[in-house]
Amino acid sequence: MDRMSVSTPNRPMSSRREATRKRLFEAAVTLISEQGYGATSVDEIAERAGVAKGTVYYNFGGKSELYTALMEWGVTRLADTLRDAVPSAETDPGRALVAVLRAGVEFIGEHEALARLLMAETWRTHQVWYTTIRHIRTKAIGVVIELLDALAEAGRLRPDLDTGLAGSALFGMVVTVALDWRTLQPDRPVEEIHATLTHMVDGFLGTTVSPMDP
Amino acid sequence: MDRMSVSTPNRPMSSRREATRKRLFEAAVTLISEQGYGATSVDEIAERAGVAKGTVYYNFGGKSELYTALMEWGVTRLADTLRDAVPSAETDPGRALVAVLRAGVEFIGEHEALARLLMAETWRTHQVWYTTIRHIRTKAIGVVIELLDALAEAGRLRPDLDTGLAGSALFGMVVTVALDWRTLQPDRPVEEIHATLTHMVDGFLGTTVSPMDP
Amino acid sequence: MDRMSVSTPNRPMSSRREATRKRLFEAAVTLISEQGYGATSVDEIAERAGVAKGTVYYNFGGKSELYTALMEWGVTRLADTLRDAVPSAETDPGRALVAVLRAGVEFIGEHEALARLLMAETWRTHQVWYTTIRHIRTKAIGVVIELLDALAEAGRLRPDLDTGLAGSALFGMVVTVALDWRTLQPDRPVEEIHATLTHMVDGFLGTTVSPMDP
Amino acid sequence: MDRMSVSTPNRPMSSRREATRKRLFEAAVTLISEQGYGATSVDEIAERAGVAKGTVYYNFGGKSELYTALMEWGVTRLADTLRDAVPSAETDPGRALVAVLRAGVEFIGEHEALARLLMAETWRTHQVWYTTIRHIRTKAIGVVIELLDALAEAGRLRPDLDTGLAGSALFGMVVTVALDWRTLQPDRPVEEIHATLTHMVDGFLGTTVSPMDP
DNA sequence: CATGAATGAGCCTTCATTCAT
DNA sequence: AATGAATGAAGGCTCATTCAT
Repeated sequence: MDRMSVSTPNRPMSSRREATRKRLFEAAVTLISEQGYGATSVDEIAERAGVAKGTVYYNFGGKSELYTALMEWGVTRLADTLRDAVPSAETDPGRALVAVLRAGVEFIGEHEALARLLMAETWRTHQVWYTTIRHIRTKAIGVVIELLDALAEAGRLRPDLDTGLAGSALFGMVVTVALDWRTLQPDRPVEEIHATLTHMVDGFLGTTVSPMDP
Repeated sequence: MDRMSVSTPNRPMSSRREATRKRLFEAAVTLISEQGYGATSVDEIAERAGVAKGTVYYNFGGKSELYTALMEWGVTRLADTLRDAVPSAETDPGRALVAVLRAGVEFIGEHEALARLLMAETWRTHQVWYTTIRHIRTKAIGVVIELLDALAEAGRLRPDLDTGLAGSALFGMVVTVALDWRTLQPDRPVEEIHATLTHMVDGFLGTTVSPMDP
Repeated sequence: MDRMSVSTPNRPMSSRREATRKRLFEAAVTLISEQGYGATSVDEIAERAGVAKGTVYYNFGGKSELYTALMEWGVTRLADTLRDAVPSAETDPGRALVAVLRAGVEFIGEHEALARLLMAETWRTHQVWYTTIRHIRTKAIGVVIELLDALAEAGRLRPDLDTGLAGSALFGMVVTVALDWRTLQPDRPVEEIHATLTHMVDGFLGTTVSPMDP
Repeated sequence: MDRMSVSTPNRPMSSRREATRKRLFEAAVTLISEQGYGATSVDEIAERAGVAKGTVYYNFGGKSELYTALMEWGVTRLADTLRDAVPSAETDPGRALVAVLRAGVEFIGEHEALARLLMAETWRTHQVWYTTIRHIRTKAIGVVIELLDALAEAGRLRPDLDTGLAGSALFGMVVTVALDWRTLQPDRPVEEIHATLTHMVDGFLGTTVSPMDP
């Protein structure tokens, strides 16, 4: 794919090249999240990035490779966000769960285009990126499921709850609410969104762990 | 859109023609839900439907009109499902809500392709079908919000809950869980999916309304 | 390749379509024989044939398929020519050989573009058409080799002669002379070319079989 | 063409540079003979030569200039071969002709890629290298024609033979047989190829001059 | 002397659409 | 009511060439 990696595998990428790639990433996320992959042309992406069309091919090898690289770039950001969501001092899985959900909302607020793009492609099982996207999703939901399992072990959840499905449910809830927020009421403060989600999870957790309580 | 309706408005559609349209609908939902609108060609749709390409244009006028007709066809089905979800004898909004969520899961189980297609297009704000899709979504979420409002009025929800956001959350939860079920564990009985969702909503509703309880 | 063959395999090709294909063939042979495959664009071919570019793809599926079809179209013509070269009354293999060589010269005179095109591609072993071209060549040389074998059996050739190599030699001789004739002295009558070739073969055949002798 | 020769005409080419040029020549002949000029990219040539793409431009100025230089490099080798083919002591034109044909076969055996490349381009009259190639061909055939003229003057050929056409015929015969040998039976010793050609020419020369005879 | 990142013209190909039959 | 041959605009991709380093 990447020519440089073939001919001189271990040379670090030149800073000029790295800057070009970043500009292309930023142009691509926005356009694709708005219009979709198929409706976004390479011409458009290159123009918005301020480079020639050939540069896309020089740097990524093709449109679909750019898209794949984009998603990997995105997953790195998501992983970073989730990793830092739970304070290392936090030992209560309930509080940790609330912190993770909050981090999810904030991630979507900050990387809205990326989130839209991932969600839009999530349900097409026959796309070439299906595996990549499923991987990202699994990783994110996995963090939630682990916390649910910890809660279950602590006897704080109904013992017959399917934590896999529940994780998927919480994930869907957070993403949907967050994107609806960005779409319909982008001016509302993130606190209000987070408070609503916490309310809903509170009941489910059987006990009040809301960070809004004193 | 429909040429015949222009030239001979009151003649009923011939059964031959109606059969052709139905075959095209079925071919289109499947292909588009799998590959996306942009990646599905009129050629493909016509071939799968077993008709010539020109027939698509004769019957619908174009690719995007076929897609629009498809979504309208889908929304009719969704409306029917939701309308029939709550037994007319049911007066408790909690039980009604659970019934609606169950209907949602079952709808997705039965019209998986349609659901995928709608979800995939939901988050692209710059598409020409954005309005149509938003309308469908608003309608479906509206049913949920109404019940949440009824619950709030009955004092069964925290008074400060934003029922609009909560409706969106429940919608996202149901759709995500249901599609994950179809994607990853299609053989599980719908009962298990429904039970999990009910568990999660139970706590939120503050009282047990699960249909599984005696 | 051919869409029609997929959907309705046994329907005869429409005469309109057949006419279009023929025009494309004629445009393509000329242009490719002059400029080469790589230097001839589909645009050029379509324009010379007086059709739209898409028509090439509708009829052949692609540039390389057009080229392959072209060569098969050509080989049919060559086969016809060689089949009719030897009068059915002719029983002497020497006279038959001379008749075949003459037919070869005449074929090249009449289908010069096709001959150039085949010769130019003959020596590139890594092309996708290598097999097709080799097949054509083998077929043509095969006719010569059979006659040489008959002559050998009749004791009219040195017994240690490798008729395979000799066939290749005669083939190369005829093609080279004929194309040089078309290139450098196109106004010379075909008789003079044929006479020269016959002179050269006469000696080799060990006996005079020239058709110019009484 | 050569930048250095413009700026510092009399400085000998550095050995580093000369080595680079040679590697590029060798990469180019092979690739172009296999795939053709149009299907061989500068990238490919540079990669096979183990240099960066820019180096091709630094050394030759462009792709077509590299190709031209390649052919000139080839013609030098062919000229050398033919010049040395006839022992200076040889005065019999028949024996000299056989020696020249043998030299041709050996040249092709040793410079197969170059020979393929020249042959493939020989018949496209509209290429920019047409003149260069015709020149090489004329030079090679000229050697043969001169010997044929000598034989004719000595009364050893039919007086009405067109030695120009006959030279072309012998040239085509040798090249075709030699390349078929390399393509289909590369393991056969060159002697067998040469013997067959000599047999064929013997009859034509009217007298036995085969080098295999004692 | 050599490099490799960037360029953009030109190409092959796809595909929604038209229309004569 | 349906067909399929033809179209041409649009898009992805290749590649010879340039140039700053």
